[in-house]
This record gives sequence, structure tokens and C-alpha cells, in this order.
Amino acid sequence: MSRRLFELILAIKRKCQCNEEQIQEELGLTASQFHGLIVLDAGGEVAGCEFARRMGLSPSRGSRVLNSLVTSGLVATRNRPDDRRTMEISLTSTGRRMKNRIIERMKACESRVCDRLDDSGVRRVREALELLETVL
Amino acid sequence: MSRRLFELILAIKRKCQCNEEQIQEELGLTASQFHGLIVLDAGGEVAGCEFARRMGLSPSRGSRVLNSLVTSGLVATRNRPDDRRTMEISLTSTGRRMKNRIIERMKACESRVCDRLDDSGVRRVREALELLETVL
DNA sequence: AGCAATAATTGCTAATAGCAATAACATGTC
DNA sequence: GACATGTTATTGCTATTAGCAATTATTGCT
Repeated sequence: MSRRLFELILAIKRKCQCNEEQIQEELGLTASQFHGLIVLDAGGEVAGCEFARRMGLSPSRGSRVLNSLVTSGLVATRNRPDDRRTMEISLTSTGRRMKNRIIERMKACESRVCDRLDDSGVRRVREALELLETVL
Repeated sequence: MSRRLFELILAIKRKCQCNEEQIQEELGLTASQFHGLIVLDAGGEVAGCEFARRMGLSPSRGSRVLNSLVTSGLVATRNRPDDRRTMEISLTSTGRRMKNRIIERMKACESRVCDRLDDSGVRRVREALELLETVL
């Protein structure tokens, strides 16, 4: 019998985890800060609530991650004039540099993986992951 | 430009996480216990060290996860007569039942996903994941 | 003005995780 | 046999991750 899909995903998850932890250590970031920066890379300015949602966290946890990013000088928040409950979160220049260093290292990891596949392999993996994401 | 692979993997990882957390809640298991049982399902009797290694944890953390599984009556340990430093870890009957309930629910999740794909899609996803795992 | 809903934070607690130190045992060397 | 060295497992400690419930501030509706 062939291996179950979720076991494969579990194994892949764990291997990726190692790469991420190494990058986090290199850059002196906690896991939360690391993921926060990646989330903020994706979309421009977001509210705190939306930030937590995109990270898949509770608002309270999101708030604390945000706080640690602000304390580290990586992101800045400002109140929205039209709704003073809500904030706008944006990367500082330090944060943008840090984010770029993350992306750069992630790409390097990705290249190392893709180098071990031929073009058709890379395409098949990408297509399969996209397919899997849509049906999950 | 197409999405980066690691972003896709991140998204997939998060979606799977939700399924796992739901199962953990249903069965009254912590995340560690849940993963411990899956690891113990894979190979028969293992030593504590090996258990930690397969879970991708430090020995100290492995020891504590193991302790919580023993306390919950899900696994049993016994000393190996030929090397009294080392233990053999095995599932109790309760643990086996619990493990089966996990597998059953994981399979159900997997079926729900596969139902949304045709045969060729399932095959392509499985092959791509296997390919990805080998090169990671 | 009064009130429900929303956004964000804070106190609290639990789970997760590794490092360093330690104890118990095994193995090889003298 | 005695001793050094390495292995296995545990424990104390600390940090990080995470959610629930309560709270504050603000908005929008009646």
C-alpha cells in the first residue's frame, strides 16, 4: 500500500521547518516575527485584526506578535484617521531590509531544491501544490 | 510571476494544521501526544532516543512527550534486558485504539480532499509530493 | 443619549521546546 | 578490576507560542 498523503505532507512540513529555523537563527528572529514579516510582505497595509487572521492566529496573539515586531523596529503602526479603533501596519525600512533577506534566503533554499529536479519535475511539483491548495 | 513554492507549502501547511487541531480537540489529545502516536504507528518498538529523533525533537522534549503519553495510559515503556539504559516504547491497547481513531479521521480528511480531485489529479499530487520529499 | 458591534490590548494559564546538568549504564583500555 | 569515555534518559530552568476572558476605546445604529 502506498503512503498516505498526510504522512507525506507531515514529512515535507518537517523538512521545511528545518530550513525556516535555520534562517530565523541566522537573522536573529523568532518564528513569530519571521512569519509576521512574510505575511506583511504579501499585502501592503493591513489592520491588526487582518494581520492576525492572515497569520492564522487569535487577535490577542496577533497583537503580541505585532508588539514584538514594533519593539524590534521592524514594523510601524499608525491610527487610521477615519476609524481610530483601527491601525495600519507597515514595514519600516529596517523591516523591509529584513524581509528581503528572508525572501533571498528562502529563494536560495528553493533553488537548491529545484536544482535537484529537471524542468518538468519543477513544473509538476508546482502544479500539484497549486492543485492541492485549492482543494484543501 | 508565479507564486513561490515555499509560499504554497506554507499555505498548505496551515490548512492541514486546522484539520489536525480539530482531530486533537475531538480526541482530547495535545499536539505532542497526537504526533507521538502517529510516530509510534509508523515503526513498532523504538527507544526513547529514536522516538525523539523521529519526532524531530530534542531528547529532553521527547522524554517529556513520552511521559505524558505514559501518564495518559496510551503507551508503555519497559527496560531492555540487554541494555538497561535503553527502553522499549510500545502502544497500550488504549493507545492502539486512539491511534486507530486518529488514522481513521485523517483518512476521512484525505478522502474529502481526494473527492474534489479526479483520479489523475490524485495521482499527480501524490507523485509530486513523493518527488518533493526526496529532494528536500 | 443609549446600545450593540468591532478593534485592539492585557492578565492569565497551558503547551511547546531547547540547553545544561545529572544519573545510570555500557564499553573499551590499562 | 579500575577508570575514562560515550550513550540513554531525565530534570531544572527559561523562552516562545497560543488562546480565553475581561477590558478599553471607538464606531454606527436607533
